[in-house]
Amino acid sequence: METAPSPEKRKYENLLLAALPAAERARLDPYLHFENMKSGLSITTPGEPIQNLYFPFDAVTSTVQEMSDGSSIESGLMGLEGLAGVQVWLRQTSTPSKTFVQIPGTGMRISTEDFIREVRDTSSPLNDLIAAYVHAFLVLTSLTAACNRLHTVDERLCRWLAMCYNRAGRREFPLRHEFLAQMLGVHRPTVSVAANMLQKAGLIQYQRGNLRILNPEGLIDGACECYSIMEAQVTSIYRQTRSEKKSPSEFRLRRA
Amino acid sequence: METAPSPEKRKYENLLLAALPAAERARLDPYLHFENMKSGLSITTPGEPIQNLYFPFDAVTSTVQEMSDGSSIESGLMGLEGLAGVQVWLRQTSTPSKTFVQIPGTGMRISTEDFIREVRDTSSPLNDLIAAYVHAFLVLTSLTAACNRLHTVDERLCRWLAMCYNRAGRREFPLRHEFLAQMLGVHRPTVSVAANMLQKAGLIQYQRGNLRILNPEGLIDGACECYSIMEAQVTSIYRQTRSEKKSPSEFRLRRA
DNA sequence: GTACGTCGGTGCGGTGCCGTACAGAGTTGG
DNA sequence: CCAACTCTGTACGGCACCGCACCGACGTAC
Repeated sequence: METAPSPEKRKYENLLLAALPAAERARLDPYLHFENMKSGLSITTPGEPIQNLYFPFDAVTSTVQEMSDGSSIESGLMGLEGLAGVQVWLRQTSTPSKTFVQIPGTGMRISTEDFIREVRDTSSPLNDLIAAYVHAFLVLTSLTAACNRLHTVDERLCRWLAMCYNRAGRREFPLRHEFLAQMLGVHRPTVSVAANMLQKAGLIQYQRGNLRILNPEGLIDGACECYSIMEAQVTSIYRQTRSEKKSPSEFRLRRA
Repeated sequence: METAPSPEKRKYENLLLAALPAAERARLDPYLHFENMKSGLSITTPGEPIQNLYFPFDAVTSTVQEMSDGSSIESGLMGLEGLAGVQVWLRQTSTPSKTFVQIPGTGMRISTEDFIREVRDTSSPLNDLIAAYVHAFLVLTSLTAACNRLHTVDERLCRWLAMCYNRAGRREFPLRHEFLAQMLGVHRPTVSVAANMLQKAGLIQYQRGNLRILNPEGLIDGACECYSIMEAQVTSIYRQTRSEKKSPSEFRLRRA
């Protein structure tokens, strides 16, 4: 199997940025600002203009759909493999979905104006990478649509935790059942039962809002097939560039 | 309310193409081939290269996710408001999802090579429109992810039929319960019960694989809120261009 | 300490859909 | 006109999750 990367190495990497030629990365450097992405930081809000885009390092962001009756559910999540705020790249100033930081961490921020001027409306090689990522995100969202209907809460919980672990690059992060329920589109007690099962099986460990992943492989085993397809799609973006440059595939994928 | 467009007028229109300046539309004309899009025509197949893109007129296409156990579910549908095969625009040669013609009709075909050379890799104004449509399709797919989990089969059936009606531009088209079940991600008998309810309520009429929509407003009333958000997103693409050119908004939207 | 708020575990009746089976109604072909 | 097939309606036990309620464990403030 692959060896897990050291946390220090992972901490300051975004796969899109890492796949850029050094010269282009240097050109964009003045517009990229290192940021501590705190939990709950809003990236897109329905009806409001998108102010910044984010290249996450070890932060994880979620796109959720909220219904008028208060129920909500996640339709996509992204981390180091992507760019939060791709709607700007698609020539939009706002979007009806909500996107925010789910698991706190670090990342690079670029303002909408800088992004449009220096990336979107130029011939930056980053555009090709973003196009591929938008496609991967569309695939991920499509599969989420299927997964939400066809698979059980237990399977989806395993998939979700495994994918978060891959993106956060660490075993422990803050996470409440209430919050998980909103992501999975189920009620809180349903999550409690499912999470408790995983805890008893020795896969995870809970303690008042803090989750610790004990056995990532076990989670993958418990997840539905969607896990493999989603993660394979993401890694395929970076497969072409791997031979050209240093391997950026510290992105973990198991059982693909 | 709005008056329904005459079928003849609707029959040869795709909103993306209609929104183009006349000169650009004329420039692309040699590459666009009128086609009778028959039921089941495959547009994207997992693992295989995408050969053609389609601008539907009154045909409706579906993107579905298929699981290894044989179950399947739709993650997005598109018709006259979009372009089937946008993955090519996103620099992909293939995609893991399956896209095919759901309701037969007409449309314009363009080969992948022609599209890349004459649209994607040029500064055609069509690129801006497609970007906006890709965003709308992403929003639609995201909402489908939520809808599939949070809403009942009855609500989703109403939404689906109403959206198909908007795109097909006619009241009658071939449709079997078996097929609807695959779209909604439920079992066939579940669809039979739900469809029978709508029939008894006088909203639709079934006859051995042929569906006739009797009361579109009734379907919209029975649909979940997702209907309005999805359709509003699509019409918003064409709102900007409406003042500039002739109104292409024969796309029906009610209760938005 | 006591009081309070937050978070997680559990129980239980209700319901929506599953999974499967079967019957009837229409359609096609000899 | 009968046989075979396709499509739709219906029935029923089972299960996953809902919806709600309650309790206990832990953390924090005073």
